[in-house]
Amino acid sequence: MPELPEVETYRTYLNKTSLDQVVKKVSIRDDRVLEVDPKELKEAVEGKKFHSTQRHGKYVFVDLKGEFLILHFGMSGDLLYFEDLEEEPTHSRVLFSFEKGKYLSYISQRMFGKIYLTPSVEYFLKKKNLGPDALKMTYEDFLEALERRTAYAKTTLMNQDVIAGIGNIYSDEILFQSHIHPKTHINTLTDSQLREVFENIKKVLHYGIEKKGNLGEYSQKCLIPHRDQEDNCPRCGTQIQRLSVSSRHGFFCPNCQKA
DNA sequence: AGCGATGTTCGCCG
DNA sequence: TCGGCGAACATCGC
Repeated sequence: MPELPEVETYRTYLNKTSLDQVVKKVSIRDDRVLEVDPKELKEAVEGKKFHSTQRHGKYVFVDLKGEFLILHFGMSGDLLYFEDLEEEPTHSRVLFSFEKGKYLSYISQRMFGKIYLTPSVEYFLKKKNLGPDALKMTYEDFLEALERRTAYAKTTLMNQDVIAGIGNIYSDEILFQSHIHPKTHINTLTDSQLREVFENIKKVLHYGIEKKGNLGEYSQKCLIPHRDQEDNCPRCGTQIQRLSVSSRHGFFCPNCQKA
């Protein structure tokens, strides 16, 4: 279930469970999730350790000293650390077996997730043409990223080339908190609106990380628990509306978020 | 039983 | 050439 807060939660989980242990074996259960040759992946990881991790947008980079293993989770990815092979989850696609006898599964139900290998993080970010990380960017980075952009605000926030890390659900929340209609063109926002969007990106994502991406635990004051046409705006009680933006749907309050 | 899903990519269009 | 849009991708649960 991964946008930036979920991916950051997975990264923390990997850090807590899997660092500094020798990977004895990499078992590829389904090579469709690989964007790297299976043999190359095994050679790169077997006998090595996960030394540290970093995240950019929705990608996790695992430092193998010399190269980086990259985990991306698509729409249905997850990680599970476990002790007994019988506990291996249903949609485990790649299994890392540690020397200690424990395991880490890379799970991908719908196969939209991908595993890569790269010599350098910078090289990979450039190749993917990713914008600045939503949490690490400064206000100047943000303004620079928006230059020459004219698409809808929601589309722009979700565009990983512009800013990396925001997806469908969090873009709705950010625009709700900023009182901006999802179909407002990004280049028509005032300076104070831009400032507000920037602040809300940080607030909403930090809050998401605090909740470990657990959408069920979000405050009722957020739009997220009300992303439903049958529901009402937590601020003004107006019925929430659904709309389609760049072939995916979003929710907004027609009263609080005027066009 | 069909639709839709928290993502990315690619081809088409202006 | 660049930016934007929307379909396509693979699978499963509601």
